[in-house]
Amino acid sequence: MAVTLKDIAAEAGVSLMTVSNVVNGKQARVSAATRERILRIVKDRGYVPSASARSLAAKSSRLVGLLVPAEDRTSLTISPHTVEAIGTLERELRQLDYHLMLRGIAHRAEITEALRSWQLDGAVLLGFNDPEIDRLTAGVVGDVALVAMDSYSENPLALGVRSDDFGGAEQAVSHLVALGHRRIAFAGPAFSATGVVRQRFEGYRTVLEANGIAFDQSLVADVETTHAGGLAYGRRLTRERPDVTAVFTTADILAIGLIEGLAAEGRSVPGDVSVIGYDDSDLAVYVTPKLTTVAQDLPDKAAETVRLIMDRLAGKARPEHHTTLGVRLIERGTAAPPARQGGGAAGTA
Amino acid sequence: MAVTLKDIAAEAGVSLMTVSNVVNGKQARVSAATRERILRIVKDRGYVPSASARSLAAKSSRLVGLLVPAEDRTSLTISPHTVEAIGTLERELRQLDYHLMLRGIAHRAEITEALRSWQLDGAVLLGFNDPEIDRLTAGVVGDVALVAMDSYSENPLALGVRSDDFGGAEQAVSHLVALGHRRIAFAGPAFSATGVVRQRFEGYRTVLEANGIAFDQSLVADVETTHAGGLAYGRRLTRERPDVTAVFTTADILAIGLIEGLAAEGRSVPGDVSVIGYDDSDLAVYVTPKLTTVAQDLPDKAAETVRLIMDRLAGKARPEHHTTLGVRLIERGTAAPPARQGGGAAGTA
DNA sequence: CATGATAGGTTTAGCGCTATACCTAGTTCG
DNA sequence: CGAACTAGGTATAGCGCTAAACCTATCATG
Repeated sequence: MAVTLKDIAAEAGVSLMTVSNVVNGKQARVSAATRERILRIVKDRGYVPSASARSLAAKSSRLVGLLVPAEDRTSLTISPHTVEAIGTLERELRQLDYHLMLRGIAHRAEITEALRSWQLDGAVLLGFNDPEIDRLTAGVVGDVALVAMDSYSENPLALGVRSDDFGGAEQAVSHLVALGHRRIAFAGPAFSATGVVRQRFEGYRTVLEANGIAFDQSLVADVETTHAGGLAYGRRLTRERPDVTAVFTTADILAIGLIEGLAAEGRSVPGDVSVIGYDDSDLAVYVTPKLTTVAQDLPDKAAETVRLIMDRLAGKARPEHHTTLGVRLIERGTAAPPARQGGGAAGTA
Repeated sequence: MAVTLKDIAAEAGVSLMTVSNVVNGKQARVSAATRERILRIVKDRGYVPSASARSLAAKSSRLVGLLVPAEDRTSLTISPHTVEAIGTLERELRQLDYHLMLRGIAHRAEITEALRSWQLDGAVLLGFNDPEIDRLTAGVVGDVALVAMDSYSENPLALGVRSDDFGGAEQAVSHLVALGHRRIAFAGPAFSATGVVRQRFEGYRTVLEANGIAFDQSLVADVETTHAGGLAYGRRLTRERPDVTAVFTTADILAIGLIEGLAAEGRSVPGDVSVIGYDDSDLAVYVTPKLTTVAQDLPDKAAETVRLIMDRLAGKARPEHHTTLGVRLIERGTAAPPARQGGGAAGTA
């Protein structure tokens, strides 16, 4: 068996608790000399505390769950661009000597089971939509720090970190309007009363109305967040609404599919139609022309998530249980003034 | 506090151990009636066993580490296409009631620390190169099941799952040769004596020689596995070796950059140059023309990884400590016969 | 001088679970 | 008819750690 606290205590000629205190850096009553001696032995013998024993004896497991949606028979659904967030999450936690447990959640019961079984100190909900979050967190009790990423749930049990989806849409659509576009479509997956896509839609609508452009429901398309979805939409749009000169989409991959669909119908981007994506994924710079898109700072989001968890664990109450992070439009090559008319207003001078 | 074994035992009027045996499904001496009764109560009270108490008392933690390279200050380096493997890994483990702990490894010592601290039953090394694996596993003792993905390390301590990199290269390059190409370049990151890229290189060379094409060292390029790397290489290749009619690359992203680099120099794919990628990432179908590439079955690889771990934990010795999975060429749009001649006549010398 | 206050520890009592040894009444068998 | 098995349990002793209460010299203070 591995070396334990007891071994160290015996070798140092002190009690167990003294070693425990030293190892855990408690500024308790231990003389500098004793501390030094113990630390030496700990290092020499390669002592590593047992996390399970710690979790059992103390309250804290120093473990945070990363809970993502999963089906029973299929694997986790992690969107590629959240990988960056996961990496940052892990690093931030590791630096605080916390650790990440990756767990797919297929059924409601699994979430409480995971929390209880491993005595998780905290959990991050990644990729669930709002109704799910409310349903899942309903049974959660105790003092676990729950943070939902990209949630607009108002369940006070779950803290939230999100980026400014409304503002992102505002920036994108304002840019299109400033370029002179008037017939601007919105393409994204069906949205519920709340949630990320809804926010972006509201941002879109708000900008239109602020600029005196009548909102046209027929310009709002329910498009799946996939390349294929965008492609099909591109063809459909060309046939059904050739008057549209710009499309604001809720995902880069959708935008890229859309561009291909438009191209298949003989329409070029941004010559005939301007397209703006969302997420600034790696993809955005691989296509030609490079995609104009809305970027969020994923590492920052992950760091804020960790901060929220730690504050909650430390008992620091935050006034708001949601944090909203800024977002910015990255102008690249897929948004330009409309072809025919300059649109009256500014344009790009 | 949550309900414990003791609570269940009290309510059922039996001893602790009887409940423990029932909960763990031991076919020990418990009457059917008692078993039923206990199971009822367990369900009613929503009892969830404490994983930490279990790990402490038993040998097994039912925890598997997913160890990935990390820098001190930057986040994990998870290549986007391995996300699919991670998802499958998690699901397979979850179905066996094992769980996944995600852990970045920046220093050698962290690996043993992680294993010891959490008493991991197993660990998957993802994204390390062979020398690293040998170095990292050097200090590992005990009966942990260590599986390295995509490793050609011969360290018997670490089991390995990999795909047939040599064969994948063979298929790709044979395809190019069959199309009539004679001047075929190899583009990939610098490789060590062992490892994935080395295997692909050997496959490339073997096919050339088998077809009477002299191996030309100047056709082997050290190119970083990035879009930018491929792009720069595309320009360089056009200027330095315009006679090359086909390139076999070790990554889709590199291939896509390469295609863009060639385009920038006025050369089209596959008209002027054929390009084959590797990995069949999502990207491959987003570009136009769609990328011809080599695909591996990631879910299968993950499942095999779990199988290796479980066999090792069950004490089942496998004859070989490496498993090699099949791979197949996906013919799409970037490989075609060379423009001028199919013949053996060297173009511009 | 009694009276604290401090520094520098130690002792005790678990956390929730499992392995192992042990017990007891009924059955089988030579 | 007593030994040897069973089936169906129970009792005990930890796993490695921590929280909390407790001890004991030593020093300063009014």
